[in-house]
Amino acid sequence: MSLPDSGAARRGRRGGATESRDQIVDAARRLFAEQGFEGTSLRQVARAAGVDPAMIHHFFRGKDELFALSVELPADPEQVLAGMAGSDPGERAQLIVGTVLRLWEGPAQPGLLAFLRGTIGSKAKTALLREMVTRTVISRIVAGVPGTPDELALRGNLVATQMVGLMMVRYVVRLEPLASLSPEEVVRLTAPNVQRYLTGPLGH
Amino acid sequence: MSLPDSGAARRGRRGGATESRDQIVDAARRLFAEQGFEGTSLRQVARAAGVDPAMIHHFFRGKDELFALSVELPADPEQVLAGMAGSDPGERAQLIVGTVLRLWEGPAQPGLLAFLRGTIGSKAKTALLREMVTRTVISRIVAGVPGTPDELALRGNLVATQMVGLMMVRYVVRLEPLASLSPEEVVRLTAPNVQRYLTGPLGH
DNA sequence: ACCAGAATTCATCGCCTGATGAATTAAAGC
DNA sequence: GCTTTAATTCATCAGGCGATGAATTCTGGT
Repeated sequence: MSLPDSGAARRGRRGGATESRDQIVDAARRLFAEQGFEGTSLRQVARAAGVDPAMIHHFFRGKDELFALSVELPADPEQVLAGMAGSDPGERAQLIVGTVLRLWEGPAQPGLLAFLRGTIGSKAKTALLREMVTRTVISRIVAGVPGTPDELALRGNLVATQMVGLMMVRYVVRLEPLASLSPEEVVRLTAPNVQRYLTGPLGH
Repeated sequence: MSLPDSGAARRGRRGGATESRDQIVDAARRLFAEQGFEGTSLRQVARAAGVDPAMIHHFFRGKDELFALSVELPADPEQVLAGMAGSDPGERAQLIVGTVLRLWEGPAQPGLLAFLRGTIGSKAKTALLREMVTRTVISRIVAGVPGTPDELALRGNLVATQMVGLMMVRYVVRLEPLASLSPEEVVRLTAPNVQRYLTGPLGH
C-alpha cells in the first residue's frame, strides 16, 4: 500500500543531487523580473521552484538577500566596462551601444530586468541606482573625453538618457519594430547620436 | 468626563466641507509615485489622508480604481499633443521636447511618476503602456513626417528612446547636472538628436 | 557502520492586507 | 422639523505575508 509518490512531497532530504538553491534563485530572478520586488512573494518563488517556502530561509537570510543575489549581475560592471577607458573617444559610441546590447541579449537579461523593476519601483532604491550609475558607469564612459569635469558630467548624463531610453523601449516596454531589430541595426541607428553627446558640439 | 476629543476621531459624518475624497486621491498619488502600486497599502493611504481605511471603499471600488484615478493624467494626451500633427515636421523636435518638459515640470509630475512606477513594476501593466504609447502618442508624433509606415514606426520608436530616457534620467533617477538644468537648456541639448531621429538620415 | 551535518517539509506565529456590513453622525431636500 | 441621503468610523473577516523551530531524511566523512 501507501502509494509511494502521490503528489505530496515526502519530508526530509531529497535523493540525488541537490539543486534547490539554484532553482530558487532562478525562479526568484524570473519572478522579480516580471513583477518587481513588492509584487513577488516568497511563497510564489517557492512554488515556482518546486520547493517548500521554508527552504528560502534555510538558504538565504530573507527576501532582501534573495533579491540581492538573484539580481546580482553575472558579470561585474568593472569587467563589462573594461576597455572603455582605453578606447578612442572619437569612436566610442559603437562600443558603448554594442556593450549594452551584448549584455542585455545574454543570460543577464532576467537579472537586469529584475534589477530595473525592483529599483525603479521605489524611491529609496533609485538613490542607490543613481550612485552606482554615476560612479561606476558614467565615469568610465567619459574617461579620456576632452572637456572640463562639469562638461563631462553633462555629457555622461546625456549619453545615459539615450542608453536608458534604449533599454526601456527595447527590453522593458518592447516597442515594435525596435524590439525585434538585430543588435547591429540598433547600433547603426543609435550610435551616431550617442557619439554626438559624447564628443560632438553641445546644443544646436 | 469623556474628554471630548482626545485624538481618536469620533464616528459619523464630519462637520464642515467634505474633502476626504480629494485628500485620499492626493495621498494615493503621492504614495504610488514614491513606492509603486504593490508597495503602497490602502491603510497607508488612509493614514496619510487622515481618514479611516473603509472610506476608500466607500468612494472607490477598490485599490485598482483608486490607482487608476490617482494616476489619471490631469490633461488628456489628445489635448497635450494637440498641434503636434499640424506642426512643421522639420522643426518638430523642439515642440516635442518642450511639450514633454512642460508636462513634467507642472502639477502632473506626481501622477506621472506614480504612473511610471506602477506601470514599469509589472509585466502585465507594461502591455497597457505599450498600447497607449503606440496608439495615442507615437502616431501623433510622426504624423506628417514623410516616409513609409514601417519607417515611421521605427522613427517613432527612436524618438521614444530619447524621450523616455530623458524622463527616466531627469525625473526618476535624477542624475545631476541634468536634473537641475532649465527646461530651455534641456531642449537645446536634446532636440537636435530627436530631430535627426524624426526626419534625418537613419543610421550612420 | 556510524555519526555529524545538510537538505527538506510541516506546523505554526504574529502581522498586514484588501474588503464588508453595520452603526453613528452630519448635511440636504422638502 | 422631518426625512432621506451621504460621510465617517468600528469591528471583523478570510487570506496572504515573512519568518521560525522542530521533525524527518538523506549525504559525506571517517
